[in-house]
Amino acid sequence: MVKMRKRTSNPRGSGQQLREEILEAATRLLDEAGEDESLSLRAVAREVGVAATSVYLHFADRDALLEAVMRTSFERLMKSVDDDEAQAPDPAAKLRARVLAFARWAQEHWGLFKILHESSLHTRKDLSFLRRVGGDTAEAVRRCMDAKVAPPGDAAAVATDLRTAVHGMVSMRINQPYVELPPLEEQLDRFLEKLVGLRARRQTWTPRRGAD
Amino acid sequence: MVKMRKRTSNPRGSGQQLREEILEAATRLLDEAGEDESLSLRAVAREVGVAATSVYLHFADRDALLEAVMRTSFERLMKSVDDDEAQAPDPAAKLRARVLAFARWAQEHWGLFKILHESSLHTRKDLSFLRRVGGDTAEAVRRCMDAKVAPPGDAAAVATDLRTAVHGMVSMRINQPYVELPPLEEQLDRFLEKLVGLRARRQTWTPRRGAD
DNA sequence: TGTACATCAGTGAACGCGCGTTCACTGATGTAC
DNA sequence: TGTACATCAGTGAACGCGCGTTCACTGATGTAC
Repeated sequence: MVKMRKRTSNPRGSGQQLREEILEAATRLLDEAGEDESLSLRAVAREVGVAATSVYLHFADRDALLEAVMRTSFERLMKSVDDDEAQAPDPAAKLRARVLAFARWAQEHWGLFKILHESSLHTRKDLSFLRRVGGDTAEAVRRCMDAKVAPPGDAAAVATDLRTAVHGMVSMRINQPYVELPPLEEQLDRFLEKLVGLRARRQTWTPRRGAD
Repeated sequence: MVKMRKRTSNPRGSGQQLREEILEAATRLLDEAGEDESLSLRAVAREVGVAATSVYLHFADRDALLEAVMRTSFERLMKSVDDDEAQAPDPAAKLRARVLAFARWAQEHWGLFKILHESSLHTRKDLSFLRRVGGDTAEAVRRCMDAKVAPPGDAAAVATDLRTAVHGMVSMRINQPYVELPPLEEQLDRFLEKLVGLRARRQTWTPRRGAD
């Protein structure tokens, strides 16, 4: 689908607008492709309706654009997770909200999830900003233990197991759709119960979503 | 690293030898790259030391070569898993051996694992042969339940949770090396204990490996 | 034993494609005098 | 108010590259007569 919109130059002083458009287009294309290698600068320019060379007005090269997409996408993911956690009333619900928000974001933005968490980019680029996930989860688990809604233990280790299982939960749903899996929340609650020790609740609290 | 080996034609009747060489070279390159898109027919031919066009003597096109690699790689993975299981003495050890063999194969052949289990190929090609994993794991869990070494329950559901966690375990080790994780066997035993209900054993039985 | 022919295993040149990147450029709008 | 110049936002042609695939071919070895 090649867009042929006629574009006129942005007014003076609004050069940054094109930067945003390029970033959004690149994000969209990457989310649809799910593979960083398939990002073509020319395709991005085509999508925006601009000459390929115009990308260089705002990004040093293809790699810089890729990195910008990853950084902003990760920030959005973290914001979504933090927001949902903030809405939850108690430590157990907060932990659940965190994980659920992560899983849902990943399912909605499967391509970006794959690029953030499954691409080979970490060999080429510094993706250490991704580490934030670990610490936040461990803290959420610790608070459950402090509040006695989870049995005491090594919060970091428990959080690692939970993260691992959740990563699997998301990755399998994205990458192996031919495998039959139980509903996401059902499986998540089982993991929270068995791996963290949260007691199962039939009447689980679920964060509000924008669309509902 | 371009190989410049001089090749002479295979003797009459041994045309299939080149097929094997191409398949092995493609497998090697894919295992090193971890992305199906990066497989270039010309690179394979270069690796083998043959003209690019010679690939067409044995494979209809790039896709056929890719599919052949996936099929044979999956067969090898299954064989490795089955062999380790066969060596294990009892149902609990068999289940553990299956999962461990899978995880080890994936770590050794991380590129092939990614292509088999994380590539977007399933949208383009029929990869239904991959489904075998699910049934086999469920059966191994069921045998544990029958032998009373695991609490009774829905073997298929338990197996699904285990697979999910194991997939995460492997995927995170491959894709997120910057995340600190416990030793593979330690985490696996925790999953077997908490998700399947196998009682933890300090003195766990471990299958012999060729290299040991 | 000789020879014409068929078959096998593989080659080399060429095609059109999309790509990242460089370069000199254009056309509109603001600013100094 | 007029005009020269600077700045901004963006363009179009061109480069060399590796790719998948097609095509007509070559050279060695076997086989029928």
